[in-house]
Amino acid sequence: MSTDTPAAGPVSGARSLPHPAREEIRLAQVLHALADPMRLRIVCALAAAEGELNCADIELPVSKSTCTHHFRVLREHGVIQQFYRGTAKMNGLRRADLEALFPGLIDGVLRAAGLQERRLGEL
Amino acid sequence: MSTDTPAAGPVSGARSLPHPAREEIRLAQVLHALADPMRLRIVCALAAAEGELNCADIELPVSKSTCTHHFRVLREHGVIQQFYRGTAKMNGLRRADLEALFPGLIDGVLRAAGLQERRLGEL
DNA sequence: GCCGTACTACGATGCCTATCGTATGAACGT
DNA sequence: ACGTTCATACGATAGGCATCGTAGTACGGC
Repeated sequence: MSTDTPAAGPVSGARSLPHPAREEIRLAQVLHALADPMRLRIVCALAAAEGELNCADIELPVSKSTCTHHFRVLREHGVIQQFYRGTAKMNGLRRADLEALFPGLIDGVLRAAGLQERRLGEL
Repeated sequence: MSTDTPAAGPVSGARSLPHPAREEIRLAQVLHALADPMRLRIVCALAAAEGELNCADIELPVSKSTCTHHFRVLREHGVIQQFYRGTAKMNGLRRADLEALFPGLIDGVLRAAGLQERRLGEL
């Protein structure tokens, strides 16, 4: 069901996006990737979507270039996977990989983010 | 039994160290504080010690000034508490506060750090 | 009162990063 | 084939940060 072939298959044919392999992912880098309100928002949105999201589906109060930058940071640090589908770039959390490496971590962060958002009204 | 009075009582009398109140602690800042190998090591050591540790009790491959810097970042972001005892400065994890704000987060990070350390031989 | 110890403060440096605007490339629909 | 839409790349900028060395300050012991 085409769940994910992140590092292997160039889905659309031309543009390829480098992803770190599972063993390459480092805790400090994941935490660093998550330690930005904008990126935390992206990750929460992806988690809530439970699937793939278009880049433009996530509204952020920053410019497009900055948005691209944040998505790239998340991808290069192993938090999300990206692939092209036509002109759109789809994004998805790398839940399986993260769960295998750091069980419970992502859920903890997501829950913490939800709690704080409910507590403060914003992230 | 003098467990902790972090924000209130200057224990030793003269030097006071500013700590954020529990409500001031922000998830992104905590993650940022943890997103550094050196600081991650500090936090792991404090968690293992289950109590207070002298600054010098944690061996780090950096200079003393840098060490001070990392401890300050951890304190100002609400991850640890510090107070003076004589000439020594004691450090402790703010487990209760962090657990109240982000239940399970710290344990998840600590476990992830342990797993990665076991996997790679280092942090 | 003096000295040693422990940590801090300050200044410097070089790197990383979050942000932007503009120009470019890739795919889709007509 | 052409234009539109989506995202990228590149260059620039400003701020933050990890690191260091040196000088200074607070506390405890002699």
